[in-house]
Amino acid sequence: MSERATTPGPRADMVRNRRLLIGAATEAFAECGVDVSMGEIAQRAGVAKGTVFRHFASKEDLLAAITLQLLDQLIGSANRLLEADDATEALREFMTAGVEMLAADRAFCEVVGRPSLQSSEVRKAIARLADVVEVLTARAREQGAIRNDITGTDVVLLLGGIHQTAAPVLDTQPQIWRRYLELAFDGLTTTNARELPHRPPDRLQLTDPLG
Amino acid sequence: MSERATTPGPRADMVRNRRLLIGAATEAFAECGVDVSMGEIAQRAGVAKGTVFRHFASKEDLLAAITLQLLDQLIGSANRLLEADDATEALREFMTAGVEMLAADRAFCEVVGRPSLQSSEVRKAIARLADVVEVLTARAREQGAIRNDITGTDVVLLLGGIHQTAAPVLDTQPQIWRRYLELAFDGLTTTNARELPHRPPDRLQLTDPLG
Amino acid sequence: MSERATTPGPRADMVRNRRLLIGAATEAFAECGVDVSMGEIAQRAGVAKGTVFRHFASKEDLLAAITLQLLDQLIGSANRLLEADDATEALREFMTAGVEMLAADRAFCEVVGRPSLQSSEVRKAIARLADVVEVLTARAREQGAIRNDITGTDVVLLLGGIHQTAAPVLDTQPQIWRRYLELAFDGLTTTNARELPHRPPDRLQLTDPLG
Amino acid sequence: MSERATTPGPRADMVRNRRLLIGAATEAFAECGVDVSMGEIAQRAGVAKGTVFRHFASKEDLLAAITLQLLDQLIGSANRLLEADDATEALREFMTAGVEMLAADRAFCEVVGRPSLQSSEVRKAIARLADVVEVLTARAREQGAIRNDITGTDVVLLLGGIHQTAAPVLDTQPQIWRRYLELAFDGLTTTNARELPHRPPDRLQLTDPLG
DNA sequence: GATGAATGAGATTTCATTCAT
DNA sequence: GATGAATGAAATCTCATTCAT
Repeated sequence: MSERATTPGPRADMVRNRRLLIGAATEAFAECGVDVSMGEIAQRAGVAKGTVFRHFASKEDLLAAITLQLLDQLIGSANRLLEADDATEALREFMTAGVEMLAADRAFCEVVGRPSLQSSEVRKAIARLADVVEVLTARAREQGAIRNDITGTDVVLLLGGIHQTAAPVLDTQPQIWRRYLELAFDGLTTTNARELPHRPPDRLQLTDPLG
Repeated sequence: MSERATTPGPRADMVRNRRLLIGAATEAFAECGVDVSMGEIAQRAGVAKGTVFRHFASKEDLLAAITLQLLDQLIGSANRLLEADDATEALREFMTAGVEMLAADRAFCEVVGRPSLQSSEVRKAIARLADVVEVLTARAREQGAIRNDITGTDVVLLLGGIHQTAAPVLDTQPQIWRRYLELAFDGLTTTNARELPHRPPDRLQLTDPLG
Repeated sequence: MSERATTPGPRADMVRNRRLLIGAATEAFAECGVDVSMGEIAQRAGVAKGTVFRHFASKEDLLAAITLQLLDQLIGSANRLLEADDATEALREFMTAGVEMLAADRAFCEVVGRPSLQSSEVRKAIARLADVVEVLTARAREQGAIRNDITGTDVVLLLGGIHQTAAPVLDTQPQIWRRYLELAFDGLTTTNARELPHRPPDRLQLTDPLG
Repeated sequence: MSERATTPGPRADMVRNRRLLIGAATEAFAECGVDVSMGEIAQRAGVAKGTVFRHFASKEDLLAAITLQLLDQLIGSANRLLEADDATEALREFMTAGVEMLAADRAFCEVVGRPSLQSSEVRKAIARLADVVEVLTARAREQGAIRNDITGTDVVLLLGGIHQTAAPVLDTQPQIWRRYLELAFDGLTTTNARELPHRPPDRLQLTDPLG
């Protein structure tokens, strides 16, 4: 009884369409990158183009929503790993999850790697991600497992770099990112090396102060 | 004597325009990426749209020409460094040159990172690059300076990865790629580490056997 | 009853635009030939250029649709005349209808006369036309009214020829094709003449076996 | 000696180029029709595009020149046949020559069949052709070989019509125009037929009084 | 006089977005 | 709220013609 009273209209369809739409957009952006057309997304969702624009005012908005969803997954993953005993292994697991996500999603890479594609929401989420990764990294640092001068932002940036290293051969060697993740990890854990030549990166959302 | 006096045709303008055009295209692709329009390039060069198409029959051709020019610079750089005494330092210098070039050029990254944008000429040039880098890498390996299981193709792929690591903050910290280059280099030189978890990448031109 | 009341969608406008578009295209192709631009057609229909492409995916498609419509009219005409008592008079009527249609339509002539402009649909329709005209012709032949060695394909080809004879003066003497139709008909009915010097034409769709 | 005195400049090249150009244009128009590009013609002639425009101020002019040349051949042919004893056979030979020329030349057909492509020069030449064919026809008529109501203009128009009848199958049956020439000729010589239904065509140049 | 580079109008086509139904 | 037709800006590319060399 009480349920019906609070939701008067035919909201069910809308909720369902939104779900379909997000699923289709997630897939389409992942496969085709940010240049996939709104028409293609509508078609994959089995709805009309107008419906896409009712749910997301512009392509930019839709892309932001999808990207945020992925970033939130990554943030959740990092948060869960904060509880782990072995901080170094936790960091490796986080990076594995992150690169794996990038490897499977063309648009996500494009957005994360190009500030001009980032809405302010996305930038905020990236900052949140950087914050939690900062903690994850600090714990590993404190265990003496990684270099002193590595920050959480370094780690976040490395996700994109490791993915990109593998990207040109992803079609023929889809798992090769694991090789470059290990290589990068070896760089991170080279604790007796001399200090790195450039100060750590600024916090990520500062990249473009307009948003 | 008399031969030099009679420069034959009205080539002066064309040469000048071609130079302007290549300059404009190099800049425009570098700043805006491969999606910049031919009209924008024409405008930057100060010529009419038709002139662009007289010099380069299609956008694809123009992009290939610009990309080849950059790849040739890189190949030249690698060839020169083959003469160096310290192979490890030579490798580091080559990687520095490569990442620096990528850092300055959005389209170059896009082309190098996406096989579908590569003409057969470009693929051949990438293969040539991989070949000479293979030698450069072998020499460093023989000096015992880098891991046994690192190939030249790994090194070429790493250029894109290092660049990408820095790309999101390039606007505010344009030199930060040096940090990630060092980090990657430390990974390469971790000679006492366990073997990397995935076999080395295939030679690069094999990505798409059509070219 | 109630079913008829609920016309489902906003189809009214589309149907109207499609009609306008087909009308405009029919006219424009008829007046200007196949080289008329899609922009001109859009303008004549009073719609935007994009609308033309929503209804017909390419210029080729639009031209095919218009041509098919005319061919279907002709095929219908021929089919109806199969019922006539006087086969010779039926043949004359069919030819009258055919030449009249051509006389009014530049693009139709160009398409019918140039295999490279014919889509496979159009070629099939021409073949269907040739088939029914074959029957029409056979009946007239059996009545002893026309030469023994005249086929339906001859008759179809003659439509274009008769039209072309009149075309150069069509502007000033729009009905003169009737003169040349009669003249050709007299050629067809010259039953005591010697045999024609070249074997009959092949069936029409065989011109380009790709379709 | 005397030769050199009257032609001072380097006229030889120009004359040669003009000849090359006319040859190339004749071929190109014949094979490709009026839509062939000026660049293609220049290339076939082995000269630069600018040279084409020095000799012929516009594409229209070049097309007119080539068309006139062909019309003059036809006029010459008709004039020679005025001398023949058998006027009917002469008429048949003239028509054979005319249709053969059309069969070999796409642009010629297009120009002859479309008044809008005819310069005033071309229209005048067509009128001259009609005049001499008028005589040729009159002689055959006087021999009682062809219908009373056939004029020279009818005959000229028929050339295009006969050609067009065969055009759609010209690729696979290149000689089939002979069939339709014979058929048309049988129409012309059906002397006991009733009068044709439309008055004869006006003299040809009157089609478009603007030129 | 010949050259061929430059021009720029115009053609086809795509696609994010708006809006009538 | 959903639909999908309409819009129109923008992109690539072609070609007759002009003009500097």
